[in-house]
Amino acid sequence: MIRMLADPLRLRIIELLADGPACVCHLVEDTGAKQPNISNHLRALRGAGLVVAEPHGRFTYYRLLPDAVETVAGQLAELAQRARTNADARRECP
Amino acid sequence: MIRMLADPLRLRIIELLADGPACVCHLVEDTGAKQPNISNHLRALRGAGLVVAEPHGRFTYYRLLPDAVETVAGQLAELAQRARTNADARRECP
DNA sequence: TGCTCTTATCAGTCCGTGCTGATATCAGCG
DNA sequence: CGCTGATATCAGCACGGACTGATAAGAGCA
Repeated sequence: MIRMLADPLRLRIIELLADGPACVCHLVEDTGAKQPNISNHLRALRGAGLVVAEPHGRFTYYRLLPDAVETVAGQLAELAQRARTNADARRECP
Repeated sequence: MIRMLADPLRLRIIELLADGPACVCHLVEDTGAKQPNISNHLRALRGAGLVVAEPHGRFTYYRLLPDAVETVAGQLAELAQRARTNADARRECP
């Protein structure tokens, strides 16, 4: 799930979709990447539940799902919180 | 930066460090990975500013930096927020 | 100082995965 | 229908990066 955000192009797609739903042709134009490449990444993101496809006639609009992103953000925030509370709990070596 | 959290072993290390600073031998034992592998990942995490090394005699304790993790969490949360506010701003295709 | 233990570094291999080119599918429109 | 344009799928290639084995560096202890 977090792995999906690791690839630069995929992160770029997500940032673009954060400005509102967009169709594949927009993403292709804005990123400069080839269309099959974008399509592949969108399939991966769809499979991870980060985006949904909304077909409108010939075009397919993709929408970023805020809940999924927020879930990841929450998990990381919780990790940070745990690290803060356990800052002094050093496990001693034998 | 986010890329550092993509690798499963590195994420595991970070989770372990969230329970408090630990030395390399602990991480080796808990993850079951070989020591050079752990050391390499720790160097990467150190380079990304996610952890710091605290040498204590022969041992080296590693500490997770909560601020770094929280920064990433904040960026993701902001992305989710933007997606929410721009949910209806669909860019029409020509 | 010599020995042991912990950690760091390096060279090499191997595998996952992102990119590309070709092609298929599908919707609208003449 | 046949054509055009948008998107999806697939096979092959290539490259980055994770893992391993050997080895070095450094600190404590006899």
